[in-house]
Amino acid sequence: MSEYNPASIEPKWQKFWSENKTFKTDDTDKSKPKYYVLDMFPYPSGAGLHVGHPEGYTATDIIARYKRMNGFNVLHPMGWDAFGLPAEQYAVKTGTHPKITTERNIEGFRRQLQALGFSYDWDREVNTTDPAYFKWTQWIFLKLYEKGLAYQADVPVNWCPELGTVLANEEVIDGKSEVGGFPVVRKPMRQWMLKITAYAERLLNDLEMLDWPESIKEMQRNWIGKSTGADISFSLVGIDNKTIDVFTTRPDTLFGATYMVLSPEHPLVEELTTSEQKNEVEAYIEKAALKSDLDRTDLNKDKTGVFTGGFAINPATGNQIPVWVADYVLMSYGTGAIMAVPGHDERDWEFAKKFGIEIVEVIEGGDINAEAFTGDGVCVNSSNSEVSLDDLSVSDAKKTIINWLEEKGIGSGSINYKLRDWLFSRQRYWGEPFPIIHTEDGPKPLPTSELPIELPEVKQYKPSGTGESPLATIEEWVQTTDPETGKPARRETNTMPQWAGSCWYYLRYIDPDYTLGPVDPEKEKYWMPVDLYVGGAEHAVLHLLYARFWHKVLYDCGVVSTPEPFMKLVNQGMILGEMEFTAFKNTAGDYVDAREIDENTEVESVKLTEDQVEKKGDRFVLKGTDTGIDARSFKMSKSRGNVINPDDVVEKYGADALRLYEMFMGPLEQVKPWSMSGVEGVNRFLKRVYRTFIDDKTGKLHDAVKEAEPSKAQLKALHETIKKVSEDIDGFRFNTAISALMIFNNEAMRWDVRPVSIMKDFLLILNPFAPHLAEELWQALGNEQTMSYEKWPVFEAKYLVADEMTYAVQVNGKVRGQITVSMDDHKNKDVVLGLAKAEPSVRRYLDAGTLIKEIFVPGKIVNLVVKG
RNA sequence: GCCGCUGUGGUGGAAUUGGUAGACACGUUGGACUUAAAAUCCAAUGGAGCUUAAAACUCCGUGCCGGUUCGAGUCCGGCCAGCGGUACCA
Repeated sequence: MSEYNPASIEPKWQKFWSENKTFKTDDTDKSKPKYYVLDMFPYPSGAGLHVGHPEGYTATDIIARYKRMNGFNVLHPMGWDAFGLPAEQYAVKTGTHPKITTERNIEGFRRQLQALGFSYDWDREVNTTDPAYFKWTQWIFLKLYEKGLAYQADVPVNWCPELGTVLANEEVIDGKSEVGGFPVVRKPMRQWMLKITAYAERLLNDLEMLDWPESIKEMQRNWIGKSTGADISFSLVGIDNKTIDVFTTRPDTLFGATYMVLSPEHPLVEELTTSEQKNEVEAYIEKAALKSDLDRTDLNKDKTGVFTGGFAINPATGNQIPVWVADYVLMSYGTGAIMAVPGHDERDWEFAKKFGIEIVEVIEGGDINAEAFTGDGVCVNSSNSEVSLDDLSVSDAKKTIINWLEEKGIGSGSINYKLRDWLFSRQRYWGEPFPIIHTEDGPKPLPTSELPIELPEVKQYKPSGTGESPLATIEEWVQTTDPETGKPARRETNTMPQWAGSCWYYLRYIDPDYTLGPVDPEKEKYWMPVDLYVGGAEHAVLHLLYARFWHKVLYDCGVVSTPEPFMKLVNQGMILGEMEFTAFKNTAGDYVDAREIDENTEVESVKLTEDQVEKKGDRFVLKGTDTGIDARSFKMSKSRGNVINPDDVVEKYGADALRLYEMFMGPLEQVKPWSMSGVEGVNRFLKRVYRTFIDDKTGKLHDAVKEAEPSKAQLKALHETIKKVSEDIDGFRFNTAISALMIFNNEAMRWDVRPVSIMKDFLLILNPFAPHLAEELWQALGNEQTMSYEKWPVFEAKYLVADEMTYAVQVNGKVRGQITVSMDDHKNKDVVLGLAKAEPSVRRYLDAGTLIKEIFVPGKIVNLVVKG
């Protein structure tokens, strides 16, 4: 008795691949075309791998193995994004050095990944916390600094008292920290910034050359947020040498600007405020400063503001217009001041209504008494002695008014971006130190010969609490000397954010031991750009935008040869937990329909098993009742207790089954719920494949598998499968590729003779999906070498040709019968229609009415239109 | 609110350019093997109707309403629901 036993097969082949360095990438052979297939490297957490990781990793592994067999030189590496908050928080709690935690976690991750049989070149492993790695992260920072793209600024930052650190905008969700969900407040601090805004236009334009999902490109476009309009200067009443400068996308509505608004932080507020208004304005500003970002952008969009008492002059109308302070204008966008056109801007309209400010119509087409009109129309009430916009369309009016503004020297066409500069420092221990010292003359970059700047040992990892990092408490590290002048200096105590290391790791894989720069320029030219990059959609904007930014900077420095790093991007969809059924009981203990529950209803949730429920119409109900229940799957989380551990799956069903199931679940990009019985399903398939080759009574090769001339039907089955699997891998449709493999095996199992030539090709196309089993059976067929570099079978159309084909025959668009036509006649209209009309099941419909039209699509269908 | 994606059996999902909806799996039911179970194998399985039963047949069916077409899951218009992103960006 010998059954399919992944527990013995899989470690055997993992050992073989590792000992023989089967997947070591050869850099010297540049005759082959290259293919660089990259995974988003993981943060090695203490919790280990979850089933979401192997989803993308299996997809790329299939591609990597497929490309190798198709003659490509494949670069398929793996590494660790190992700086980050969790290790540091653990250190704060336990005193364990993050380095130790990180090493332990990496060990775990590596073991888990290797147990899944991924064909990584493990000799290229990188680790962002390795000084030999972050030396070059620091080196790249110096490049940024050199180019004037890194600067210090006092910026209101997201200060999280609980974490004792500052967070990036992206790490703040709904006014709370992404990690831990702690409250975040605004606090001005001296910070390192990266001038990503200088690259806004290129980051936007170059999206067009990328083969990325349109949705991701759109998200990046929205994030960059380009808008076209004009800058306009408004002179002030009683203050001669200053103006309020605004950015507007609607210069065409200038005649309708009836007031202005300054953000509470705007530098001109103080000067404009009259003594009568002083108390009120100061109180308002103080209140606004205390508000967190959450409060300021709260769902509650009720406008607040106060009049400064000051006036500006609308350059178009010459009217004096009041200047207000309101927190609906943000200091961080544009100039921090706006011209308000209540007739044609919803926010201004709302504000003007509330405070009784004049609303003027300057674009025809709406009812400005009822609401702001933001649509297209024709200008009205828009002329003075020098310029008239009346009767012009919005777009013509924009051009005309900008010309006028430029002539007068009080404005010009202008472009603005939502994208802000990147807040690049963190007050943490576990990150890359900045290669910067502070001297009497200000911040100064250290020479590259000093790199890497390593982290000192500290006694405690707690943030200093003042907002400075724990590094600030290590006097002997902070105190240093300027290597150039020998004068005393202080080290920068901030560290870089986790994004830094992940911004360029794909370059380091190309030559992880290179000592003369981040990457060997020769090898870079061969391997870049990354041909395929697979990862989660959660990195749609930030990681991918930051990495693109760094890459462009390196491109400008001549370090890399391509303007974009990642040519094709695929996002895998999240894997949810198993479907859960939940019923609800009210306080009296009676079941209530799920549809009747809103957030005010007090209910108790009751978990149900699958056999306690049934489907009624389009909803699920308690079996035998009419009580609707909730049926859905949830994101896996510890608290919900629905996390699937890949180790358990491997132990029970094997790595090949896990790989296969993750790919069989559905389209890669889609969100899909986990189902353990689905794993059993693919496991059964693998067992059947095993039995197709191996006689389970003897454990030897099955008698049916032998050298023999394949039949026509066998060749057809094989080549159909080769075609389908090849096309589906190319199109990332792994689920349907697996289905084709199943169909083939179901058929092959029934053959009394399974010719070796046929079965070999089947193993070759199975290999990318279930490599352990494929190698095992390949060996059982008498092969001694790994199959990883065998040539991928070529599909030949000649084997697919059938002798006859079946046409569906429709009457009035409904299928009423089928006819079989020989291949010789299948395009012969008379023959096909004759057979169709003679078919008894069709005949009846013809007899019942009059045939008025015959539709014949060769190779597809027959449709007869009958009337009466 | 705005932008994007997705709605197909009891479940996950298939279905080239519009051409036999439900491939492949899961689950369920029945059967075979077995002392029994597991494993394995075979068969049935969208819903409703008709029929003693079977075969055959009929009607309905891809979120909803309408349209184009000989023919629509697929194309067009209008909705609804779920998910993701974003949110006073001037």
